[in-house]
Amino acid sequence: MNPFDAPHPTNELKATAPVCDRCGSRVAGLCQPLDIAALDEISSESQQTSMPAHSMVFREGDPAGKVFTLIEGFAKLTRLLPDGKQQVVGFRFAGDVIGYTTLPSYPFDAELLTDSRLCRLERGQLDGLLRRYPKLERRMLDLCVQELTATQEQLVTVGRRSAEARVAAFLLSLVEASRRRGPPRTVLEMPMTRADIADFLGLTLETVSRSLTAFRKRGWIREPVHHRVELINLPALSALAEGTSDNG
Amino acid sequence: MNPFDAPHPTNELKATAPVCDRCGSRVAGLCQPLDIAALDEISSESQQTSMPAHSMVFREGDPAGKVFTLIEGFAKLTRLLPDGKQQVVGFRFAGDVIGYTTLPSYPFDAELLTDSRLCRLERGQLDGLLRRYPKLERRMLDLCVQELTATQEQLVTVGRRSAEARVAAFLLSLVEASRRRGPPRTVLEMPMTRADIADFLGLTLETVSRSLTAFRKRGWIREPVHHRVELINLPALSALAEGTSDNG
DNA sequence: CGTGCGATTGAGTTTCGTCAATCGGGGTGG
DNA sequence: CCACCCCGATTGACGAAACTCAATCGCACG
Repeated sequence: MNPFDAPHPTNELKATAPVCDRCGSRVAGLCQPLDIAALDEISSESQQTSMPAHSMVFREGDPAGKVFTLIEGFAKLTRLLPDGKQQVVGFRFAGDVIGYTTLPSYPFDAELLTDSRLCRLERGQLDGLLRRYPKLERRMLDLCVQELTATQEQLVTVGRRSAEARVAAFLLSLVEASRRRGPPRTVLEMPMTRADIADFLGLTLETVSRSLTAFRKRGWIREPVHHRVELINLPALSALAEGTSDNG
Repeated sequence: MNPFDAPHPTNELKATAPVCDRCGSRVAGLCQPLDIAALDEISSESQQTSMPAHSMVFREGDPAGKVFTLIEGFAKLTRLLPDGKQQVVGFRFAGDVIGYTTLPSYPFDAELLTDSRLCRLERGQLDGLLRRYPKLERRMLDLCVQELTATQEQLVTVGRRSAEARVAAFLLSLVEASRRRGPPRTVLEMPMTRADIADFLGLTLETVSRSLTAFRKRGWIREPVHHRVELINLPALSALAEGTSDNG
């Protein structure tokens, strides 16, 4: 299977989204613009591995010698502050590329939130591929721009929104990430802890907990089981996320 | 003059930093990895323009048809929130590229803070150059990764630091930006208003003002004239920026 | 000299962080 | 199989940091 694309799709996914004809994967991954020869080359040079929840894919400061694609599972990317607190700079989902940078070392930790499958490619081999397949370099640039835009979006969320608005925006971003991976669902995987969410949103875990409790009491969300959330009233959450505290 | 690089350096700058032998510009710009032929091509396809302070280089949502390099001056990049507030996603300085994106439209406003000189290149022409000069595409990717890393840094600042720590971090980022443009100075241009700084840091303008006043009273900074700041006690500012509120 | 905008300063309020106690569920060991 | 334990989540009380509203200052510009 070609390693640089998204999780193995179920049959109904195949029917509803454009797939890479080589490996049946979704377009979110890296190999979407490549031809058969390039796919073969990537396949032969990369390795697939499974890793358990809570393992570190790499750490901030490690030499950036490998590039990963998350085939299945969830990951968080974090930076450590001098005082020991952490800032989550992003979450990653099946199909996302992790750890590609032009810097000599990774600028953040990557930790798995769930048991996951990953594909691993040597940075040197990727650079070779980039030289041989210009479309792939263009693809990397596209992914980088997307990520930059998303991070700027997150800056707006953290900088200008009230606590509840941030939590609402986070829930909506889960919907968006889920949509990238398949047909829209209202019940979503949410494998991150309250502390993870808080570190992502620039809040404390208590404030996140209170916000989610408030949403639950208003009937906007349900949490049928641990690490799973059902969004019942999307319009209300959207309205709250748009406004800064009182309204929209 | 080659358009895609930094401001015309004074003689002492030429002596202290690597320059593009074609146009005497600094490495911060785009053309650093290019050969003579490519430089000629870029020069012939781009135009230099001057624009007054407070003019909009482009607006969020405009079709992203042009790419700019700030030759001289200062700019802010902002996103508008639904409720009318703005978030400054970054400031740009002489030598920086503005407005390159693979998206169909610009994801933010770009407004000049001072009278500025810009070089303008059609997006289509840049894409052609990217195809003909692979090194240039690699350079774009490098710039994008740098910007992404800086934005993540900013996310940490906004998400986890106290008001004074954010303002201190902002002042230090001005030092860093100045260093990119020439030899280190302690008196820096700071053409942004308190409101601009506040919108960058996720604070109110009053809080920014109070923080700067506090720094002034402690003798850490001076503001000899409007829009200029002298950093007297860099270690103190650094220590404050590192810690989250009380210490380090 | 007057006007206007940006900056400063003050007073009161709100939101969110802090500290602390308790809950609850899943896993483990007796 | 059951009880205990541990970790994550919840809830409450309190305090502090930053926001809001408002008045004033001061410099640049007309």
